[in-house]
Amino acid sequence: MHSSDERYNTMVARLKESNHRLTPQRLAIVKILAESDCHPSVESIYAQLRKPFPSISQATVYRNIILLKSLGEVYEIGFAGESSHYDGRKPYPHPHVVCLQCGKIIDPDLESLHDMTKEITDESGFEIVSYRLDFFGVCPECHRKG
Amino acid sequence: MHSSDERYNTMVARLKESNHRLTPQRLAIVKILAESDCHPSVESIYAQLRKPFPSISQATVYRNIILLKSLGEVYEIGFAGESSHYDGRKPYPHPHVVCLQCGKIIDPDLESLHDMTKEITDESGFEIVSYRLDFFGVCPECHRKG
DNA sequence: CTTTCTGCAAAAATTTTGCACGGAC
DNA sequence: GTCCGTGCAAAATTTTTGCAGAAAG
Repeated sequence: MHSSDERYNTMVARLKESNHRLTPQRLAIVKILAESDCHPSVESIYAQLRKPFPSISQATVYRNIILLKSLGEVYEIGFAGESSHYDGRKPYPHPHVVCLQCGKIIDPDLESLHDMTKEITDESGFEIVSYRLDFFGVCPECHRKG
Repeated sequence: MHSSDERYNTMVARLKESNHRLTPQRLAIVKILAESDCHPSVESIYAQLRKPFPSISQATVYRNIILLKSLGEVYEIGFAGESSHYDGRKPYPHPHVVCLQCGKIIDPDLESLHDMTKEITDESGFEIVSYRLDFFGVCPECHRKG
């Protein structure tokens, strides 16, 4: 079973157990969020759904994103100057590496993250509960091309 | 001389050398950005300016933020679900530690950041040009109270 | 004086809300 | 059959733009 299937099933189960109905539109939104590794925006989810659901409205997408976010099943990522993106595959804080040319986003493993959190706690005295870490650059493929 | 004065002077100099006029409204916006250590939003800058400039418009604030950003003198920080905040004191990427209760933001020194960038480069093959790193938690003062 | 900047208001763009109908259960 | 969810349209936000007059240089 692919991890996207697992995520889809988990999200559907969470909707069921919280007594939310499994409408075709809702399931389609869940599917996109479970499968997409590019952290789609509301706009892009809406665009993808217009073919299978010609009469779907953006409001439905917004409402379902808000619902899934409140269930802890999607994670919102706001970038400066553009609408938020949403991660349905890893709905919790994690680092990203974003290619500025092709928009590709990868999720790296970072050994040093734990040490860094400790360093912050020691230096600032804060009790850290969450974080946001994104690197921006040029991926090997784009770098080769130009 | 305080660092906020230095920042103010630097920004004013940059405006001059790029042949932009030093209007009272513009200088007031620069002053707020140079002095504020809480990374204000357009909304909050506008609110602060309504007393000294009762007829100022939000458009003026937006336009000046865009201008200063294009000159590299302010740094935009977008948070999920709210308008962008702007940092005029360190107009380049740097880590933040944000208190979720009182909203305080501090700028920590992070030894391990350089190592982490190297780890990312090694693992992903990306050429990293920028980053975003924020920690969220509870500051010592709020922790004591609550 | 010239040209840029501002304030106002309208326009875009984005997100939320109210309501009646349709469909999940 | 009961409600929840959807679509539509209007409303509320947020940000941008056009234009005429004010003011910096």
